[in-house]
Amino acid sequence: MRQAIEDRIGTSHGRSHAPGAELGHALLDGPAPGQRVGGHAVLLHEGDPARRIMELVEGAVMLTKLLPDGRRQVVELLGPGDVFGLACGDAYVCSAETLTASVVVAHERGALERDGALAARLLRRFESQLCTLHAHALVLGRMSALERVAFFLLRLMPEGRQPGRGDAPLDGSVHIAMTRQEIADFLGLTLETVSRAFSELKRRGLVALLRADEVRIRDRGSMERLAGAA
Amino acid sequence: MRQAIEDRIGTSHGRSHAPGAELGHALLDGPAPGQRVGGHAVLLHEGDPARRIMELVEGAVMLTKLLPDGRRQVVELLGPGDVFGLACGDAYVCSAETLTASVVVAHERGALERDGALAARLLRRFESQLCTLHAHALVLGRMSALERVAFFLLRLMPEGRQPGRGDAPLDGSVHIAMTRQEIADFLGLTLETVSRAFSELKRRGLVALLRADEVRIRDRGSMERLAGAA
DNA sequence: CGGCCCCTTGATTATATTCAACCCTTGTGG
DNA sequence: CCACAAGGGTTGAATATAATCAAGGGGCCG
Repeated sequence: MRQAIEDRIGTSHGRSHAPGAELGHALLDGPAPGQRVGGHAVLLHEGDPARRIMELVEGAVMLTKLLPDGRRQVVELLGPGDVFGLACGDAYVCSAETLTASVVVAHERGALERDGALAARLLRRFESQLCTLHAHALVLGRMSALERVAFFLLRLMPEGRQPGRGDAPLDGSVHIAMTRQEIADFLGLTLETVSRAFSELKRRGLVALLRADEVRIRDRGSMERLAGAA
Repeated sequence: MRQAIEDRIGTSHGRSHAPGAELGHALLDGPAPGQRVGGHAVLLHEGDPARRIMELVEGAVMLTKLLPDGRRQVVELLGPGDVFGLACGDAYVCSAETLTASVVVAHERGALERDGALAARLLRRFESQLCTLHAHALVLGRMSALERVAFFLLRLMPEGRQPGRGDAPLDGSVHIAMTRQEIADFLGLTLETVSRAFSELKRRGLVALLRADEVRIRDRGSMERLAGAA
């Protein structure tokens, strides 16, 4: 299963790396300021020795953790500016996988001591990511399935969303770059429950499902009430 | 409800603050390097303007978030060295309440720019707290009630626990400074379910319940298997 | 056109919640 | 010193919610 994902790395964006090489190694070798990678590429493996810390410049990445029996949790969804590749001790605590084509920069961990500007930037970003995780703990611990999915959709399309951006196709719809299974792993549900929640939100007229991966929020107020906007 | 908690502040440790004053104000005024506070004292309120950032020197603190309808989630349990009082924008994202008598230092947020050593310390600590939150997301999203409680108990009594410390009464037992409701709010369960899980762990011989708030782990291996030790 | 992957929906079952009663400990006041 | 009240904890029975098991329906690519 681990191999199956890695197989996709070299091919998913058209350029081939050394066969069998992990993307982590490719990044390790390149001194490039920003490494471009395709979608569905595994960047890090939970448990691997943690030599570097990563900044996402562009794109979307998910961080995942596994239980020994295979249950998976997507612990964080990252966007531009977010940081990953954290370690407690000397191993990565999460796997990292791109959702869409992305640009990533990697820093040697030692650079944190020397580069004050980098450290300051990471500090600010860590604070922001901690806040997001706090909110997510509330979602996972205390919200119903419908509430979780509403929360997820609002998160994809923040309030002050300017129309006409590249990822927003004209109207107010969003492309969801995750499968139902990935959404379920993010929200602590099963894929069937996520699917039912989408249908229920549609039935209630809160969202429109243009396609399975194209959603439009019809009634933001009700969605926010569901998601418990504080 | 908010008042009910604050009522306890002035009295819980014998010394009285100014009547009606919040502990946050007491901390604000004192230039003391370490402010001593009693147990069950509210240090911060979610939503209040975030002027300072706090370090826990000694004791135990829990961070909580509320939904509009009153559902509560304990998002983090803090020990010595941990940092709290985070903000996204200009408001605290969590309330903070002591579980036991504690010592806290508060820093003006501006100090982060000036004090490089402080920033470096917080950066390291943020990384550690992010890792803990990642692990907790896995617990909240993917573990059964029994597994969650096992995880909680292991967390209270880490592996390399040296005997004879102040908080370990001779044998390998731990005092739990939280009610069943607080544990439930931490694990995303109800207090009844937590109680049943304790009973089940006892029935299986994995733990001994000396008292409701005094637990001893009898079979660490089985507990770790339950909690999915990676 | 066919196969594959993902998504949706239905029926059944498992798990945790809710509602309710009772118990134990602790602290207080007669 | 005992009785009692209050707060937390435990346990049982009924219920709700999401998981599981199972079948069928697109859309997309070869």
